[in-house]
Amino acid sequence: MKVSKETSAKHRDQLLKAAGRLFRERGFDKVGIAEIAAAAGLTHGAFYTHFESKEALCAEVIPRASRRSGAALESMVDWRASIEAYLSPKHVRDRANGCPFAALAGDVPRESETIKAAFSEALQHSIDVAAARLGHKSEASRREEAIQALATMVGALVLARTAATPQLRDEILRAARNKLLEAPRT
Amino acid sequence: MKVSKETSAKHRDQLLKAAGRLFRERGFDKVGIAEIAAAAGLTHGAFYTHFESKEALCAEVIPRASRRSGAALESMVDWRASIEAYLSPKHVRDRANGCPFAALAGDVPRESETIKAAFSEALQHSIDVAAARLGHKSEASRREEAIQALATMVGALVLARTAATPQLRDEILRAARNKLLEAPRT
DNA sequence: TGTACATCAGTGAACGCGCGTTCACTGATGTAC
DNA sequence: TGTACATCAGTGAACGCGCGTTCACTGATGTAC
Repeated sequence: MKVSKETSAKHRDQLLKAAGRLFRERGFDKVGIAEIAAAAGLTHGAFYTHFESKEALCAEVIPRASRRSGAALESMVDWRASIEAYLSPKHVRDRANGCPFAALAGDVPRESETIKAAFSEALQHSIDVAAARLGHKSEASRREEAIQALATMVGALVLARTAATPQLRDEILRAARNKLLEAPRT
Repeated sequence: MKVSKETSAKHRDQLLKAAGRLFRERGFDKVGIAEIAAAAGLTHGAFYTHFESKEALCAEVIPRASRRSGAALESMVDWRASIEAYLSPKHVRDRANGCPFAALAGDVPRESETIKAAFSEALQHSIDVAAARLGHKSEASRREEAIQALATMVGALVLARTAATPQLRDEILRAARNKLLEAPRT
């Protein structure tokens, strides 16, 4: 049955939120429309009143998840605290609410150009945000350092998630933390 | 019809080879048994005389692809040449024949424990190999440096593959190369 | 070496299943009067 | 403000499709004599 405009808007938001979590946890392909709709308290049919297709949903989920998780890191007091939160066993385990770049980067090249574009834009934005926190040197070298840090963080998190034992997982996280924190920053 | 033992062994090897390429290119889920069999010159039914299931194939593909691509990097004359080959636009494009860690790390945590174990073992082996090339300092610090380099390389390659433009792709690759080559090594 | 037969790698039709998407229908919303 | 009606968010059955897997069958291989 029909539902008020506010309720409908809330449903749309719940679909995006549920998709954001589920896609990060299991990837675009291993999560169905029915499961996303159910997680938002709807049936699969209702999905199509909010999104044209699954692909359209994916393209909307990426910037949203990126903004949210970027904001979480920005809220950290300093650079060191951000690194330590990012490279923590908790973040390794909590893929559903963690960094969308680490969670989805492997899948994105296989998806459509629309999704690739959405992801790239979100990545550009995160690089800018990270660079802004490196308040020193030239613009160009800040950007380069931001990319270097991001690459090491994403690489370490992605590899740590593949580790079959906590020992290997923690060894990877520790190595990356040591690398990123060896030269103190702002 | 039946086929000689050598032919059968060759077919099995062709299945592994085709799966190695296709899985790296598109991931475990987006490649079907029929496609792998066809790439090996067989029909899908023959697949099951060589492997118990798709999962069993995945578990065998990982160490094989890892050994092959590890050997390719080891054959490089020096550390610098390996880094430059790894962080090249060619490697970004050639996912099918490139590093299996960068190609599959994002998928592995979603798969079975068997696959995770196979991947972890291959990763441990590659860390050992990379550490051995760092002929300096203690065993522990060699391992740590190997992990740091691997994390940065995998992270940069994975992110570069998501880039929607060659500009962003090359910027990521360049940043990682600069980081890894700034302190000269063996 | 030659022959008869058991073996078994490979074929292709068929299966059950889950998925993305469509659509006729329902009934609460919200607007026109 | 009250009423009548058009709108449209949500439901659930149904679709077409591709996938992993099974299986009866085929015919070359390779072994026993």
